[in-house]
Amino acid sequence: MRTTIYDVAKEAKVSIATVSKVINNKGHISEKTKRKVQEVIVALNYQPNMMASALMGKRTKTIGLLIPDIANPFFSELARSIEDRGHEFGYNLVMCSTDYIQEKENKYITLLKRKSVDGFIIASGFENLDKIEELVKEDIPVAIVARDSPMFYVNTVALDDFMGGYLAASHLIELGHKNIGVIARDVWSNRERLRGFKQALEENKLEFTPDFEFIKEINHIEAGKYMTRKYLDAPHPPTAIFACNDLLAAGVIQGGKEVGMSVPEDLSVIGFDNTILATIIEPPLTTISQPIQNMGKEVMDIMISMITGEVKEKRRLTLLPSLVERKSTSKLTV
Amino acid sequence: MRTTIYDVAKEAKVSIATVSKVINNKGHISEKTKRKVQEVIVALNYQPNMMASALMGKRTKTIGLLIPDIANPFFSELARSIEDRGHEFGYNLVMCSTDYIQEKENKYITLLKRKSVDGFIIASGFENLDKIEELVKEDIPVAIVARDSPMFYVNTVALDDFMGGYLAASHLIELGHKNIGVIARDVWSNRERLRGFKQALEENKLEFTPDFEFIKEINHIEAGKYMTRKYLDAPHPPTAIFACNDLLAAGVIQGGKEVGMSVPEDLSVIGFDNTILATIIEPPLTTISQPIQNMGKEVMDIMISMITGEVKEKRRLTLLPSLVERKSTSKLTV
DNA sequence: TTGAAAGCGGTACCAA
DNA sequence: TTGGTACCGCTTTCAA
Repeated sequence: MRTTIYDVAKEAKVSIATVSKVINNKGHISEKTKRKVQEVIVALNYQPNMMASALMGKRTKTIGLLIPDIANPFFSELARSIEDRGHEFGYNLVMCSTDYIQEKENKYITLLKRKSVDGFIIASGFENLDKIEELVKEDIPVAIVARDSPMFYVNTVALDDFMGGYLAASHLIELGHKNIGVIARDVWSNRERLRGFKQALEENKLEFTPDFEFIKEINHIEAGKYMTRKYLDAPHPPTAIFACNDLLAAGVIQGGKEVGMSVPEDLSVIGFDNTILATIIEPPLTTISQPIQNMGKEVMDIMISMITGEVKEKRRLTLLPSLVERKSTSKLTV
Repeated sequence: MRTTIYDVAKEAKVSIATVSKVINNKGHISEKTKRKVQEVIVALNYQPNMMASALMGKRTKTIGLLIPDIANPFFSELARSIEDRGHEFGYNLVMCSTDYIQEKENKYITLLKRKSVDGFIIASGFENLDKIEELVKEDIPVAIVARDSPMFYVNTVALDDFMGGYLAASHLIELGHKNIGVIARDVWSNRERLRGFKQALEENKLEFTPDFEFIKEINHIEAGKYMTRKYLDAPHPPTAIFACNDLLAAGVIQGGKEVGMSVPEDLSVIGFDNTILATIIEPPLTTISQPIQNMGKEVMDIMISMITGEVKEKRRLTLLPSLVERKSTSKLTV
């Protein structure tokens, strides 16, 4: 059996109340007993059971992290930065990949509530705001990251996706492209990116002509390939493609290669996220960079301050994307 | 306040003991009361508190996953497959990135023990076997994945790393390479790969000549670049490089490009893992494939059977690697 | 078939 | 400064 507070109390010849006070540094305990108890704790290698204290209303120091897919580099990098910041303050993360499936999202939330997590960090891809609102109402700390939630009463660390899309389009337009394809999954942030994208077109008196539709596939690389082929087969194929994440962009480049087009000579490609993939892809990917490290840190900080009750008002922090020019885009040559 | 078992009992006009029995489907309860209780549970949306039942010795349905770095695609893909299998059986994963740092490993283990996780799945990179042995002695389920542990009494799902290294070398030798560099971090699995590698050389009467040393950097891409430059600057530069993971291989290819060498014409490169990176890198990476999905599934299955007590004897499952030929290696032309 | 009550391992209030 | 004890929400034994 594991050592309990009773063992410590008995060994130190004090009451469990005293031991508890020593552990939590509460109340007034004489230096002498304090030292004695601490010695026994070390000697017995006593580790307080967190389940028990959680039952009494203390924090579990565990946070639920809901993301679409930990195998997607953007999310694994984000998860890592969140984890690191949490670790500094003694928090652990329960990781849940939802695959954009509502049923999974709900299941995980219910389950983690039963496990008394201290709060939820929810990454983009979550379309199911009802469930989140429910958490807020129940006064369970929730923070959203990498997805904006305007008109919604939740702490949020987001990227200015609109600006991201605008940046991407502007870059391409500047290079002379007029017919630009877009590939994206139908989630909130991408709708924003698309809005920004169209805004830039409009400002340049360009029209959004491609035969666009949101992808549904889970496998982004394949989806990128597929859409690329579709675009390239069309009567007026685009000369550039804006892929709403780096994985998709990788698919575009591969798809282009398969039909003998080289990037960027025949087709310019711009991605989104600036994950490790962007540096590995050939040609190195021009992409819109999200400040992943920062987003992770900020959202964890918000989470912690919600848990400790330091901050009561809700807030929305919007970080700005930036263009990272590499080699996958070039001037349109006709 | 959350609904508790007392609320349900009161509402259903029965005792909490009865409610508990209904929930857990234990004891003998009349159909009538059972139905009544179930109705109330639904009506009140009652969710049993797992902390409380964990205190009484029930499982927490939570497993600690210790990996070097979730941002490394190999580990994030592995984590994902473990998570998926766990999810099928209602388990959650607490994710801990250790960065190969012992201090972190120990800290996480202690912390997760306090949180009463049902078991630990530990991925390669863990050199600290003492701590694991401790867990085994305390009868806490532990399983090791992606790292062998011969002579060690732990359930393991491993890859035959020796064979992996052998396969890599054999492939290169077959292509005519005689002077082959190796890049690896000093962890158990890599030592095995190196052993297999040397074995193949020996069988072909070749000597291991390069000025090899283990890398220490955390950033694998940079490490790959650095070692590549070092190899290429040597008096007798190798004509091929075996990188012990795909990330490293990406660095090798980049490093080669930087000094104007093209892959595979001037330098053949073979990786290890076969992560998503291998398909994205240009040229597509020839690599030794680990059956990641399978490893994840198998290790979770072992974990679950340990938890449920179905399997008492320890076992070691070794999966076999295979060569995936893509475009980063070619015949030596001199 | 049902329920009273004794824990599980802590926390916190109140008395001593 | 210390300790007794009620309680957190659930499981389980034993009697009724």
